[in-house]
Amino acid sequence: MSDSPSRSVTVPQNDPSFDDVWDELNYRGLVHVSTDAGELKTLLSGPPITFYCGFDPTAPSLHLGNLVQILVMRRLQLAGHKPLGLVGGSTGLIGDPRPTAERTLNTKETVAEWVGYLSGQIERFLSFEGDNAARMVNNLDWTAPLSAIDFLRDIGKYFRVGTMLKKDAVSARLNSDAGISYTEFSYQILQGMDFLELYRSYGCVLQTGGSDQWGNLTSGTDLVHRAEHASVHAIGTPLITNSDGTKFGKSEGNAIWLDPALTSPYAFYQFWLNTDDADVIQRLKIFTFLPRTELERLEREVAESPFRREAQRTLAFEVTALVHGVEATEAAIAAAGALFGQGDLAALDVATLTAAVGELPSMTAAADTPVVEALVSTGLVSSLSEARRAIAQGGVYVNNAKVDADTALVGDHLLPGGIAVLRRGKKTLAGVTVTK
RNA sequence: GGCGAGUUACCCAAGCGGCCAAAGGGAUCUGACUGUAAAUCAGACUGCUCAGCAUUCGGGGGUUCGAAUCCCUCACUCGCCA
Repeated sequence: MSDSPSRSVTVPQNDPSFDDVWDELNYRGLVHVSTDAGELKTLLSGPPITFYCGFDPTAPSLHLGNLVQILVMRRLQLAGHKPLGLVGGSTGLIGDPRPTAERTLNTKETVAEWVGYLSGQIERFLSFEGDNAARMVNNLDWTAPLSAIDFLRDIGKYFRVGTMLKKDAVSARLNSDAGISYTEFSYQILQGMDFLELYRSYGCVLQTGGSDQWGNLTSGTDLVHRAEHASVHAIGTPLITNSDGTKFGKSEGNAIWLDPALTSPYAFYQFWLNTDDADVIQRLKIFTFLPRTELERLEREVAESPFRREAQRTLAFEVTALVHGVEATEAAIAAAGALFGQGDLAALDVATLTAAVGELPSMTAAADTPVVEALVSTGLVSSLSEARRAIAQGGVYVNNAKVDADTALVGDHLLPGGIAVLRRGKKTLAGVTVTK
């Protein structure tokens, strides 16, 4: 059971020890490519500018990759600049070219629904008050009214096919078996149009985004340059990778979502807590607002006392609290303390236990349900065979007691409240509530 | 258009009539050790009514007691020559 004292998340603020936000972004490793660095530094250390970052609705929720972008926006806003949060109501209908294969188009209704979800998520991280209040925009608002003829005459004229073909996203697909549809080929024009539109309507002069979007970012700066003879900028953040070469932001193959209904605060917290020593400082720089002095202190901690995992605990707390709030984070920590390990689950009171299990994937089942079936139903394993195998290998526990026969039933040993806590391996948990 | 090579489990890759549910490596999962880390070592890794059975080796058809392995055909990929 956790008795960790209530603490507060670090208030989002930029570190005043940096000359300006540009230096801080660089210190945090958030600038991978950009337009002219000197000009950007001048621009960002001067009077407030308006900038934007776009998010395409390709799923019902944003994920950790998007969180990087949101936090860059927040840092820029904290430096006094005005954010435009763009959701791709139209670009989401087209889909930017992935290197492997053509995207499956989602229906207009689905995309519109997702636009709503994403907007809500982005809004939570920005301030909509004060002189540099953020504003949400949807590119469907200016593309929907545009006729195909106007599009080709007014926008298409500025684009050279040769340039478009040279973009990595396009050439990769042209060189692949998949080829590319005219639809996806046109994507960069749509995104370029956004920048032009926002430049004209709001004086927006900077777009931020992932470096994998660099081709699309420059397509916007080029268009504004041609159409308005104005110089505007772009910053591409690095692709975040794990030091062991695996993809960042996945847990057992599943994306980590910001929506608590898709990734529970418990799972979210656990994801960060399990960060490799080699990666944890980089993650703290990118995903938290801890000042440089604190980051340097934690770096020494990792080097000198890695077993204390202070950097991981700090990272997990900070990011979970930022996304899900301090209360949910405390609950996730308490749940981990209650469920994780050595403690006697039977000693917990029903309220704590119920709350802890609530953080886990869970199900209700009859008392005579075989444990192997419950393992499958809760998603801890993907087949009965795998469940039996896991038991044979000694990797399955019910209420922290090892299951030694695949004939075991969930009702064999219940905790107060008719609860059984299933565990696979060291840290994959699920709850089962037995129906009376 | 002609000739040749190839398509094997999540990925790479052996196999070339029975001993093949299919070598090896990677990824992944479990166990040990640990710090809910990494590295290392061990085991597992198609499914099921699990000491047995069913279904897999690009698709379809055939030969055979028996095929991933032989034949026909279709599709796709890759070389070389037009």
